[in-house]
Amino acid sequence: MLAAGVRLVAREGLEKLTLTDVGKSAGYSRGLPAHHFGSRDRYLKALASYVAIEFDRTLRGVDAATGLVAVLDITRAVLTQLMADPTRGMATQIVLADSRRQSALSEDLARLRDETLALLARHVRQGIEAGEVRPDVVPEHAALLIAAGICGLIDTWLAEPRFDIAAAGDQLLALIRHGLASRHPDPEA
Amino acid sequence: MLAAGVRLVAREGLEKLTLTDVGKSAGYSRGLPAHHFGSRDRYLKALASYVAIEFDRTLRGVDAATGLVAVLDITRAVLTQLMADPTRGMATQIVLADSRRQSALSEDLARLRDETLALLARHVRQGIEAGEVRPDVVPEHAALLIAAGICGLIDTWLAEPRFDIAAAGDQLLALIRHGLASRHPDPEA
Amino acid sequence: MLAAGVRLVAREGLEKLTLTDVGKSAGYSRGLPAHHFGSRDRYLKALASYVAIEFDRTLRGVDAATGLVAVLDITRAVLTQLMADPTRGMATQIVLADSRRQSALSEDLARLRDETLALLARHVRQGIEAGEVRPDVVPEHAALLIAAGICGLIDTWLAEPRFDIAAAGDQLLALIRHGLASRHPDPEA
Amino acid sequence: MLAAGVRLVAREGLEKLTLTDVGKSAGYSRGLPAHHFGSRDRYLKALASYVAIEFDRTLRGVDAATGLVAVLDITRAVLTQLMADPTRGMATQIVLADSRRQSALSEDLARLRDETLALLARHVRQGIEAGEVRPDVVPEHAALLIAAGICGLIDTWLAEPRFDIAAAGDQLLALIRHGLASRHPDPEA
DNA sequence: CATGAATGAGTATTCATTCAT
DNA sequence: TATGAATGAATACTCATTCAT
Repeated sequence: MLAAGVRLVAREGLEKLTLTDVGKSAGYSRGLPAHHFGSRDRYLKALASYVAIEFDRTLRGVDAATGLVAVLDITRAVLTQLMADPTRGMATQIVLADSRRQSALSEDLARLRDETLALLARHVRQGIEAGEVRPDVVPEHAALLIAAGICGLIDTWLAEPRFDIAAAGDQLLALIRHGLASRHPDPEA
Repeated sequence: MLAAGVRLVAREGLEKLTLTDVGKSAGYSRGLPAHHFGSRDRYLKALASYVAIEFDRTLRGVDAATGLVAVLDITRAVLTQLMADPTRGMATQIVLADSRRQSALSEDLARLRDETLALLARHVRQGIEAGEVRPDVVPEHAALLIAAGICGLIDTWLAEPRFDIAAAGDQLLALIRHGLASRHPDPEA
Repeated sequence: MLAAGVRLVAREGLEKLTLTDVGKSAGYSRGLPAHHFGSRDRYLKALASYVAIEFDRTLRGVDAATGLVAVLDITRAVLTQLMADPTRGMATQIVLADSRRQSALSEDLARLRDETLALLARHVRQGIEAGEVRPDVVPEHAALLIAAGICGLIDTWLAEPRFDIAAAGDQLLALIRHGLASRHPDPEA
Repeated sequence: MLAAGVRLVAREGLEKLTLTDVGKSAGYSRGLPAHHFGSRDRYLKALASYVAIEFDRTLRGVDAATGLVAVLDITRAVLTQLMADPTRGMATQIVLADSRRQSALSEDLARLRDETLALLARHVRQGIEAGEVRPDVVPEHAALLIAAGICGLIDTWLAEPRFDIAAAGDQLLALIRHGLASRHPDPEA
């Protein structure tokens, strides 16, 4: 029922998520989500945990590198994951975008988002220290803009499945690389 | 009552917008919006027109330049406008972000968004032709990512008014400039 | 505005009559009926008076005869009037049918209906005394059934304007004549 | 809740029927009818089916005879049923009277009414062919007037429960018999 | 006189929630 | 565990009514 919830949130938004729909969409009866989780709020908490775990899985295994390479790896991992497992991609989108305004999905997700941004910012800072990244870049702002780019791509893809997210993802990676890199050492070229 | 609607949509999202809130927030009675506009749907149509006009005002007067300079000018104009007139900034955010999934705000806004992206893409293409912009940039994707960056900044600022959107805007401009520019001729340096 | 009210009540029923519709249908603004009559209730009172007067005009000029002849004359007059002046016919229908359950159109109409039934019953009674009408006829019941027949014809005609109410009216007259007459003296044959 | 609906429609008319009243009147909560039937419209559909079935039961078991005897039997059955089971009597009234203008109660009832009138007309026609009924009677009009008479009695009885509907029913039967019968063979004398 | 803006009451509808099976 | 019946709160909508122009 949690995967069904992710699907419905990604498609219709959090506000339109009804327990009835969750039950039906998961192949059960109207009232099961309420019965099983006790209340809508507790269902949303469970959904948030589920989403957080899915999102976390996406970030695991990327952590090897540091600096600009890590930033690009993380971005690539998120986008690759999205194409391989749409549900997990939707989870990413929920963490990065929906968690901003809607506290309904609990503060856990907001915290997760903040941690992710902090992770990206840390790598950017390391890139600056290593001389890969322009020294006038503000790591926190760069992280925010990277996340925003990812969200924009996912949003577009969710609204229009024929959107070529692979090509657009390459553009995002190039934009980050050229946008952040200091002139002389190009980290991936 | 339309300005009140923009405020509420920007703060709580479109789904949570109730006619009751609109009436109260505009200083009127609970039922006036329904009475005046006939139905929620027609109110949303009116709101879309209002938002579209506000957004359009923001873009007017920027059109002088072309190429990468125009892209940067538009971005700067949107962000400047946001700080000067928050309501118009919220309108921008509604056009660029909310219009994606929620058809409730009519297709007018979706079209306006598409037109805006097309305008940005056109300027990027001119930048490529002028040699200012890397030739491997895909104009449509670049436009999308620029819009996503703007949305991300506005979203963050709406959620956290103390966010230094001026500084972050400068970072966005720098990211666009370095990210798109071909190596040798730097258009604004 | 009263004639418009009669039209609307005849077409849609009393419950669906809104002051807005009355105003528009009479070629004025939404709020004029309320402004002019003060309240819906007072408008309905006025409408009832208007209807009563229209109905009364229909019965005037028939009163010459007595007995079965008078019963047939009244019935004929009502039906003839209906075809000549639909609005007045609708008024008749309102008096004879709508006034039963809906006290909203005031007790005036109920009284008018009762008086009309009493008039018919009186003529039936005179017919009995004159030997024209079967002695086992109950005058009040006969009056009721005659009114019911008239209502049925008007109702059908309002729902289906192509209905041949003239022919059906002749059938009603024949049914009354044969149904009430004592065997030997046939009053109109 | 359907029986409650019949009761309320018979008492107050279809327009005044609110789902709130239905719920309360059936001993349930305000919102149950809407919840159970989905919408007012679907409730009315269900009510129409229920009414149609009840009405149909009334007509079943009368069909043995033909001609004038059948016409009188049907009329008597309807009136007897009314006294024995008021709810079913109300259903009859809804079919014969309310179905005329208000399409809300679906076309099913209008069709049922038409079929009933056609049944009566058929028996009248057989009566003409058998020589029991005056040859100048128009069967369809006769059927309409009989139905109108029945409606008139029920309406009066609903508005005034002390009304002696048994005696009035006898008068209706006598009126039909004398009104339709050809002179010489009196079918029930 | 006539119009339109504004209010508030009543109704249908949706949906979370509780409860019995 | 799972289902469906039932309740009650929140919201959109209709409409009579009041008031200012």
